[in-house]
Amino acid sequence: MINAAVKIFALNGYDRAGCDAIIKEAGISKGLLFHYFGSKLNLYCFVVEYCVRYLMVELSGSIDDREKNLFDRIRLVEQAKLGMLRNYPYLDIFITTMCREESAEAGEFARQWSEKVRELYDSVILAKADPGLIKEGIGMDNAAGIVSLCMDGYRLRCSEKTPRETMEGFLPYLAVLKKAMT
Amino acid sequence: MINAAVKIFALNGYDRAGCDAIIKEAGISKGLLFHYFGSKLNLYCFVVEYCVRYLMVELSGSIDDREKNLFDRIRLVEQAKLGMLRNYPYLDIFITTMCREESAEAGEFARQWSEKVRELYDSVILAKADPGLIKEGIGMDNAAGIVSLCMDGYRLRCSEKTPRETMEGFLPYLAVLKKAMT
Amino acid sequence: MINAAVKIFALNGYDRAGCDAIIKEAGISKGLLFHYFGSKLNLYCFVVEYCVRYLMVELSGSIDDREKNLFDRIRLVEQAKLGMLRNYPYLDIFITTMCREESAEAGEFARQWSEKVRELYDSVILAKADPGLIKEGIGMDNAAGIVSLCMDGYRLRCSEKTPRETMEGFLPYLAVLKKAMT
Amino acid sequence: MINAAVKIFALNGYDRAGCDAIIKEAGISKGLLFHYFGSKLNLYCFVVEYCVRYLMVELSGSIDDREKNLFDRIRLVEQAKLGMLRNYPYLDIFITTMCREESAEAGEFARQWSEKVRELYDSVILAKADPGLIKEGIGMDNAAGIVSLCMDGYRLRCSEKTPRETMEGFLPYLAVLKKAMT
DNA sequence: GATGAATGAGTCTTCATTCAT
DNA sequence: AATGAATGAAGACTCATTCAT
Repeated sequence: MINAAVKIFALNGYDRAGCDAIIKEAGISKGLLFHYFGSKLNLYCFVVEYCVRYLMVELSGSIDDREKNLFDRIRLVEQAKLGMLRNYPYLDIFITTMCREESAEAGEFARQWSEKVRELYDSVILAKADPGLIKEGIGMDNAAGIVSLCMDGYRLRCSEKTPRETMEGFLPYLAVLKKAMT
Repeated sequence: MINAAVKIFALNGYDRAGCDAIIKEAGISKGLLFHYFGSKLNLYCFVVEYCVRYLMVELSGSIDDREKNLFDRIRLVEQAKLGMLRNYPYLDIFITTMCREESAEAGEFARQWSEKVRELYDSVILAKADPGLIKEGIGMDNAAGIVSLCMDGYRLRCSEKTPRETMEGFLPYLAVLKKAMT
Repeated sequence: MINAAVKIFALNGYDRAGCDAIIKEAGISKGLLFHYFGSKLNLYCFVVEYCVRYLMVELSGSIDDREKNLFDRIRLVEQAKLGMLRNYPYLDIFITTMCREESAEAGEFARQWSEKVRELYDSVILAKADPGLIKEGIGMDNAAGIVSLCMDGYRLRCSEKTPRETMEGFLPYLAVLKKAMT
Repeated sequence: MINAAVKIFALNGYDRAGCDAIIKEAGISKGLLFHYFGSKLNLYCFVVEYCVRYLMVELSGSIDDREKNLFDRIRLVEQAKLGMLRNYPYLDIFITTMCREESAEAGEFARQWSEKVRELYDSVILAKADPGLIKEGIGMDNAAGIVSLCMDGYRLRCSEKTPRETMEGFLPYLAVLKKAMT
């Protein structure tokens, strides 16, 4: 049921995702969905929270603290996320879609949790990276910010690719950024 | 009428934009909209073409060819786009929204014209920039690609800001990228 | 303008015939149509009257009174109607369509003039036919009624044929009826 | 719900029949109609199939095979159809209307099933009638064809009469045809 | 006379949500 | 807990008709 919602929301966004599609994917009845969640928005909020918390659990502690270079830490995080695909094939796509959510109804809620995702990345990536490795005059915040912007921008162009393809397509850019800023 | 459509489509995307909102914004009747454009999709396609062509006319020739630095050319283009805001306050937002359009109905058309927008930027920015100014081992294509990704990513976070604010917020990042890659 | 209306009404019936189709066929503007006729219904009524009167003029006096056999007089009338096709290719179809008109708006008017068409046929066919040629126990009214029913029924199945084809397809039935009743 | 659709379609034909009229007649909500049938066309197709199959069941086996005279078999069939009126008052009218259906959307489907209705009549009436009872030089096909045409033509003039009135009004013509051809 | 821009009530259709069973 | 029939507001679109020019 949750997996079905994750998949449908991930592929369509809140507005375009139909409750009918979700129950069909889950193989349950319409009544049951609303029995548990009350409304489409409630379901969405639950799924958002569920996925973000799962991402937190997965990423926290799974990145080797000995890697101090910002760009390499980013790479490790991306690789760690690939590991989640086995259990939740649409979780990463869902989170990406959620961070772009512009629906009038669900947008505000999505934005709050997108912020938590960002904070998560900050704590996992930036907090353990060594600013001294970044070139003078740039600053780690700027460096990290630029990588983050690039990744968001890159994902926009990859809505039809798999997470793995997306990640592998981005690595060259990451390498260039590393070269330019380290 | 066109301005109204540009605004509503810019703020909502194709699917979420209601014909009712457009006619209310334009102060016309429902019948008139369909008298001229036949369908919502037709209207959208017309507006897409109209806006992209306008952008082409405005940008072509307005950028000083003597500026050879990639990053400064990008800044000039962004500043030139601010000039369009007086006549068409939502044109730039519309084009950004269009380039992300994922609607089943209008997505394909939007993608074709997004490609033209990209080609326009290439011809205005890259073609006149001097690759020799870019640091060794990076390459102008990579540099331009990264700036483009950053801008796309940055705009995602600025859906509620004005174009001017968005542009001014991005300038620091552009300066950092310039420092890192020039 | 009238020809255009005759054609469009003939091929579609009142409800399905669009004013747009008529003005397009006539090559005139929408305003002009309503300037002259005030409403679609008015136009239809005018055309009905015009066509029925034309049919009256064409048929009255054109049928050789010396032919006394009911079935042969019917044949002569059908052949005479083919003559109108040169000037008004859709007049006969229009009259057929009109006699079946079931529109809520125009049906009542159409029925009144359909009655006149029926009276016209009676006066042209029955009044000059010799009842003595009809077999005993049948009666000319019944014979004529049956032929008329057959023709109406036959036309129903010929909505896609030309008037000439329709007429020629019906002749065998007419011959059988003649043999059975004469 | 089906009865309501049969009635509205029967009295108006596909194009003129409004979904609103059907739901009002059935006393249900608009949503329910589309929950079950998806579209107006789907509903129409379902009703067509339903009615034609019902007619098949009712007529097959209900006509006494010992009656060999073509015209009397036709009479028996018409009387058998009157029996359906108690359960489905508009079924016969619906089938008649369907056989004349000219709508662009539904016409093709209606035509296919009209053909089945025709085949049904052939199998129930013609197949069991004795050609030897028809006068020489006429042939049973012609005789049956003429009766069929007459009935179609007669129904055209009876759009406002009840099926019973229509049937009773036609019996005199049937008697005349029998006298002329037997 | 002639135009065509403008209207708005009406049509089919979708979809989140409710509720009796 | 589970179902799916039922709802109605909202969406895109049509079309006869009007009116300023």
